[in-house]
Amino acid sequence: MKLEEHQALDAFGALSQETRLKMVRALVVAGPEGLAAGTVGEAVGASSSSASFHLSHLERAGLVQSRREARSIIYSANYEGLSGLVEFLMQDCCQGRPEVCAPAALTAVACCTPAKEVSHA
Amino acid sequence: MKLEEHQALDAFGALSQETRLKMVRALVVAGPEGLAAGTVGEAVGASSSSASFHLSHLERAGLVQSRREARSIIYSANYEGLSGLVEFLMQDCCQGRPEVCAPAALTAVACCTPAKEVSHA
DNA sequence: TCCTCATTTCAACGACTCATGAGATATTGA
DNA sequence: TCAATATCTCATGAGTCGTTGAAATGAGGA
Repeated sequence: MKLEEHQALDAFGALSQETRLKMVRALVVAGPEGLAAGTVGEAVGASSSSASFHLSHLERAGLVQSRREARSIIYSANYEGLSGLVEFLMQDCCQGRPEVCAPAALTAVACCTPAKEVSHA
Repeated sequence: MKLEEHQALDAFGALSQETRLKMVRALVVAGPEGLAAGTVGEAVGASSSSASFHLSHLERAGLVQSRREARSIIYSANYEGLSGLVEFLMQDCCQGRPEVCAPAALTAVACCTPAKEVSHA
């Protein structure tokens, strides 16, 4: 997913807040099944209304997504949005200068070693 | 360079503002020689005091660096800081989930193809 | 030294962000 | 329908952010 500049700005803004960064982390770790809003709030030490506020913020920014499941709203990481942000950062920064991407590429290879075939948009 | 959480928060905050994101872009394109503060300001359409404000912000966040050269202050991209941020994002997001890193890795490979030997910290 | 250029610093103002707590809404089960 | 649970919405207030223009600082040249 290629991000527009304003989407990247929103995403950076969303990640620039401690509670929200922790929420994203918790949701990435939780995987596609995700976590109920209340569980995310507990995990990061936020009140229910604060959790709701930050989760909506993250959803607007395209970093998480939600679905209703019985009484709960389940939030999960939006991997497309997250990888789109990484790509935005690298493409933006790579323009003629591989100094940024090269170390990042090594990190990517190191942590995603089980080479998975992915079609590149 | 491995970023602490608070450093990543600062960096995301710095990039979540249109003027500053454009400044980083301009400086990355400009390369290691960098650009004078006034030139950066012109490039992004900011007044001199606004440019100074945002450039200091970026420098505090570790995304750019400055040096004096005659009458001008020359700003340049801090490639270490930028790649550190990409790595933070990927390591944070990769925890057990390569969905984020895999597409990003392809981007990195695609744009940094002239394989450069880099020692990985 | 005096003048000019380049940049930073400062104060003031409006706009936005975040936490809080009360109340509203939606879903389920009895 | 009523009660309980889970979440969201809203208003308030404190604090932070970004812009502006004026004044201060620092470097180089006459």
